[in-house]
Amino acid sequence: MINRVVLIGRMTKDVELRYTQSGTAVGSFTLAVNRPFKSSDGEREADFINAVIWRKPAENFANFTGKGAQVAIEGRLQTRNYENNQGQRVYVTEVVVDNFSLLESKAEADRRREENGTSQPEKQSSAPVNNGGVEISDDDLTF
Amino acid sequence: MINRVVLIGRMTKDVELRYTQSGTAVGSFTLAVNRPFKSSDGEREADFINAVIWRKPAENFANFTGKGAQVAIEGRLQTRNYENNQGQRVYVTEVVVDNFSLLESKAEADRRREENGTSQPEKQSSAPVNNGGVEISDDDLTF
Amino acid sequence: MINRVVLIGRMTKDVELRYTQSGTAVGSFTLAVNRPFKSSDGEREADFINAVIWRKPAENFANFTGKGAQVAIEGRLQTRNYENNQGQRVYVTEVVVDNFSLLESKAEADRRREENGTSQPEKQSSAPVNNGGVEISDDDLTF
Amino acid sequence: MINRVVLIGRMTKDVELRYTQSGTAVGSFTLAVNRPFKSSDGEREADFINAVIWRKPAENFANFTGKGAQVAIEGRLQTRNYENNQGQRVYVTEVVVDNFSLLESKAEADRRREENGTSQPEKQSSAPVNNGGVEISDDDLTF
DNA sequence: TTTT
DNA sequence: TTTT
Repeated sequence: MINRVVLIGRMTKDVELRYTQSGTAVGSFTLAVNRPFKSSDGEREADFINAVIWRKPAENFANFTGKGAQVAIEGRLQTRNYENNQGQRVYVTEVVVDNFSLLESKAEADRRREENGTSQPEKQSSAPVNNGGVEISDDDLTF
Repeated sequence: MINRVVLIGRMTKDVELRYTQSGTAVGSFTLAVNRPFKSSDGEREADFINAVIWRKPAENFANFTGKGAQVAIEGRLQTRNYENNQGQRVYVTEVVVDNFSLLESKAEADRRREENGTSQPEKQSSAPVNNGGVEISDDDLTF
Repeated sequence: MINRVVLIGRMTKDVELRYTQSGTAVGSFTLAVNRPFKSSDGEREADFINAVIWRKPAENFANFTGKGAQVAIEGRLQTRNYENNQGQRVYVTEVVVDNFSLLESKAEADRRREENGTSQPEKQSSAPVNNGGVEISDDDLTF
Repeated sequence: MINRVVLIGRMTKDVELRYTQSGTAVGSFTLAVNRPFKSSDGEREADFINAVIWRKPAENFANFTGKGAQVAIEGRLQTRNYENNQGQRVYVTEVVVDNFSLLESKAEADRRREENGTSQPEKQSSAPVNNGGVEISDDDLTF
């Protein structure tokens, strides 16, 4: 079956890089993809697409991109679900990345933000990613 | 920004066709997209991608496809969120379809299922689509 | 860099399956992709896209599809050029396939054509593919 | 039928902007798309994809991009053929662009090249595009 | 729960 | 809360 996604957008944060018990790297991030059209009112004007990337490419990606940087990603759409704290089933649709292209380095993005005096240098967040409280198992190694 | 999705899969149900107050047609459906690889254990082997289609194409699509039929769709990824009954924010990622290709007609799919004696003829469900209890407004007319 | 193509079309012929000196399988074929719009006059209404597929998938593809069958292919665009008999440079753009989906088996396509009484059963062509008279070398193994 | 291409690459030249008899703008250009892998020897490491863009977007595209600039394009593959001066049929495969994203402005690309002292400022070429000596007619208005 |  |  054909299942293909191509996106260009900006990283909403640095990549959250984690490791499965068996040591496999997995990165999670969200891409803000601006819509081509202006919304009449105070409508949202970007889509926020979640993505994951596995293994060595995850580490490269995490090292060379970061918050605000423009990137292109390619992959397939994946759905999964888990039970949250309130015992409710949460459905997730995300891109499993199998190719990416850095259109701006982490350094460039940082420099650009600095010049614009827009925001303070982002310190690496230590907050855990919300993945539904489930340990990452190698069974999730779907790519 | 580039935002493109191409999928081939099977309709999990008939299209849910509805109309905004101003009379614009909008169809919702879910595509089961089989994964290329076998899962080790009892893992899921398909992704279930939600999609919407607007206006005249929505009516054509609803008329000529249906549960079990194989289709190809093309579009862009869109995210939105709403508050559910328990006051919790629900995040949705779906494909806004701008092109489709019927790889099997509704009739063919029905005939195939009949021959396989697999399931009883599907009566059109009258159950409302769960869209978070929100009326569809023309502001949602994003394509 | 991102370089991605997704096509659905029909095989104009059976796959031409060949082998490099070192025994690597390579299949060539052309897909007729119908255009969505009707042309005013006697204009062409399909695009004829050349494609190649390598190794084991080439053999599978050759075995399970054939002239007239509907297929979906995914891959990247590649350009190359060679000198023809008249000493002129010929430029070729083709898809290097890395994923495909059979939407109709060879048997189904044959049966459909038989029922339509459209054309005589196709005997496997033994005509060489025109690839500019150049031996296929392993250097062409670009995927 | 599905027919979709997404590419990121660099403009090999400025856009060649021309007009049909009836005044429709059409731009032609070639994108150099770098391959992800290194070739063993002196092999080519980029694909050179031809593309056309029509009407108002053609004029915007021509104005805001230029030689060396990085761009993303989206569209469909089209094939056509014409007879050249020596009476030989020439086959062309190109992308008909229906969406693009400028990843670098013409000014940025120029500045970058200047800083690198790589090449002299490019004067707008007045050389005709080789389209087989055929006048562009509105019948070519396929998008 | 967000990027420029 | 799913298709073949």
